[in-house]
Amino acid sequence: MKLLAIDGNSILNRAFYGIKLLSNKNGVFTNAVFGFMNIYLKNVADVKPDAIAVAFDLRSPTFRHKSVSYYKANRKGMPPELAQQLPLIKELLTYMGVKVLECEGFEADDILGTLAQACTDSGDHCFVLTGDRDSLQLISDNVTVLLATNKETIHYDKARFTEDYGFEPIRLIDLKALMGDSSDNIPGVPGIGEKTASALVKEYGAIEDLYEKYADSSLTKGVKAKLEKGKASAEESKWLATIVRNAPVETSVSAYIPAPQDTMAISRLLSELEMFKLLDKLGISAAKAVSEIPEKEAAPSEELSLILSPLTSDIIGSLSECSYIFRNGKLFVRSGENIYTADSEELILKFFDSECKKSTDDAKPHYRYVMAKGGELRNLTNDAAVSGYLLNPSASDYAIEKLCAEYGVLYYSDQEENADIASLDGLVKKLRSNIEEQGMTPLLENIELPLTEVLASMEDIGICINRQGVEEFGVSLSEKIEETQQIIYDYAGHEFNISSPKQLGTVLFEELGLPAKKKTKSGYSTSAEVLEELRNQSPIVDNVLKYRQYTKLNSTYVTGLTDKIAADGRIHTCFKQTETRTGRISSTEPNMQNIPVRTELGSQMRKFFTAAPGKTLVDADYSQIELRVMAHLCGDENMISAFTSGEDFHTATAAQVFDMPVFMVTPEMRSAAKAVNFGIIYGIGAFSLSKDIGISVAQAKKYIADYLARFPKVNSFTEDIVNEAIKTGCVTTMLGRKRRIPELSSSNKILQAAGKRIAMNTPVQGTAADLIKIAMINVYRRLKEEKLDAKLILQVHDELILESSVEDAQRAAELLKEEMQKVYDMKVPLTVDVHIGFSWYDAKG
DNA sequence: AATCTCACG
DNA sequence: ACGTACGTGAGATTA
Repeated sequence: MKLLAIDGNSILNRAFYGIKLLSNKNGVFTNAVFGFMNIYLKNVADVKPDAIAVAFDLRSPTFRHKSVSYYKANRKGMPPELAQQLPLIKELLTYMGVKVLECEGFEADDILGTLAQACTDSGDHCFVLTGDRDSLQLISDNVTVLLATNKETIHYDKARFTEDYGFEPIRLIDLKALMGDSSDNIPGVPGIGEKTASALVKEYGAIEDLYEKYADSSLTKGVKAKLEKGKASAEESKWLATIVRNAPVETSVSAYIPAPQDTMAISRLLSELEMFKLLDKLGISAAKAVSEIPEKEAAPSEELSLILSPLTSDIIGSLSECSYIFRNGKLFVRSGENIYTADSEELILKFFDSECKKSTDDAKPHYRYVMAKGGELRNLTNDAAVSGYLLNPSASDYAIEKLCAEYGVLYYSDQEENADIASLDGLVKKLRSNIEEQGMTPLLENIELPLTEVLASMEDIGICINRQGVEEFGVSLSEKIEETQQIIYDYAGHEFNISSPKQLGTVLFEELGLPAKKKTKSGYSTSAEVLEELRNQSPIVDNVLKYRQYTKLNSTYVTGLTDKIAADGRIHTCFKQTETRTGRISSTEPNMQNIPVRTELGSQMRKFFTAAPGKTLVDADYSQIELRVMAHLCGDENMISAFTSGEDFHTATAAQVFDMPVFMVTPEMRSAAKAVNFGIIYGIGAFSLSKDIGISVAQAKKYIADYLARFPKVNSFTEDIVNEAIKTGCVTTMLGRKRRIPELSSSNKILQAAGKRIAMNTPVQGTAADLIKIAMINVYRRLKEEKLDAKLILQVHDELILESSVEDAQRAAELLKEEMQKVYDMKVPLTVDVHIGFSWYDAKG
């Protein structure tokens, strides 16, 4: 039989440190469980064992050599994020019918040693799954060690081991006896390192044999002396390094044949942990758990019998409230126990345009539908995805089934294809009450819900693109790419794939011997930041940078954008309303929010985005909206006066920080102040600031200190935000948008620091996002009301773009600027620059 | 699927 | 001893 014996602690550890911290909505961390199960499932599929055992440490401080490890483990401590996952994985394994082994006074590897020995004795085969190389000593003809590394699982059998180490697996303990292991507090022989130890083991085998013969051997005096002196330590070390093989556990392999799994319990646990992917992998439906558990609360409605019938005009006329779903041209409307269906366009449009108050799961495509048909969607009162997003902007998606699981709403999976519509009603009620509880009802009703229609309209209209112009630009780029590539090959002396960071790294840092500065996980970094510093060292560098710029423009923008031109010759991006954690909108397929502008060559792209013939673009952007939000939120008088002085803001802050009149501020001082201003918004660090403006870290520290001294309320505001965030686990924008920050409750300092920066940045970025959303809604309404021939078509975070008739452009520009500036009463003015032009390039000013 | 790089605010 | 500013999306390479 095949036994898979797993070192639970070791694998859980690997999983924990290999995967970034994940948590469910209650802040229960799940990354180690997730990673453990991935490794587990992969190896079970690989090995196909008949029996499985998972061993965990259960240390006792009184026990002999275990006390060493106990001390070590306790001193370093298991971070609480990991410790809290230990019982979870044990619980999960138990539900899966897998034996969990713990043994007072023994570590997991001792249990594995015992099982491995048992297999050897009984003629079974044991696969030991662990992340700990120490266990390699267990390898024998009957024992294979599956060593889990960060990337892969290495199958170590006897042959592989001897090939790697040059001696028998059991001699690993002698190796450790000599070289020691600081992480396990094994002293070894002082002065003997890995090289010498390995040579000695290869030559003499066990240390007992070594000590018998070493005196007469050809070893150097020094080594002999060290061995002499360290004999006792070597013996003690060997004992410490030896894995116990007689722990008091069941040794009959058949006892570890898995029991039937408890599907219900698994799905309940994993749903609670929000590990739906894993449930899927285990072939268990997430819905099952939820629909069958909350018996008490949901008992009355548990048996839902719905009546299906066709939707009619009369019914539409009679409905005052309903929930509906609209997919693939099919409409399902639920009211009470009735589900009405319709697929005729006429009826569907009539329904959308009716007085009935409607809740749905994702309204934007529905707006797109009615807009395409010249209809209207009226009286939308809730959207499950948008509500779910407000309650937790960090979730990965907002499908009805998932939301039901997350908010403990009965999901009627027994209704099969009607499960979503059957469950939606209960879900939106629950979401609504949670939103109310969190004080986010105005945010939902006044901002997010009305915004959906605006976004749909923007997508629907799209922006005109000059295909021929883009294609010609592409041709000229291809020529430049060809040229640059040839030059690079000449410098390198051979051809290679310049786009491959790996090959480029080899050429630059090995063949050409340029100094490698930074490393990434898998090799040298070849990022622009690194290359920039190597510019004067070899002309190849400059060409690589050029090559990167050309290929980026060509593939992402020329090819990427032409592929997305619709039949009407326009680009219809998708604006996502439930994607970012800060409340911003994002844009995809294509992303219209990262069209080049910062370089001369790149900005040429914007010449191809135009108004339709006979129309024009109107472009307005907020000036430093995030800094103004910061000034408003913290109320710092000096910062406010830097905005109201009429002076350029960065110059004004430079004058304040360097304590001199404005006319004495040099360009260098201004750009330093600008960098600090940005840093303030991101949650500043001296290291990054120093890198950003090329000064020493000490100098950067001083800049920051001076800045904060000059703007004391900026300082206290960020401190308060962080403290509040630590206390509540959550930050809030001016309009009540919330974001939880689980990083703050991490014990990992790096993650904590990241959490603090998130806490400082999110209220600022998020408030700016709130403001421009309000402006968009108001602009959309007013353009309609005043019957201007102008429509919103793009949003780029702090910038709005209209396509307008030439006649109305001036009025549209004024309206746009006015609405953006008066969007909210702030302690500093919100200034907007507006320009009119045929292309985006021209309209940007 | 993950990683690297780079485009934007 | 680490890793180093916030928020996104996309394309190419590699495993």
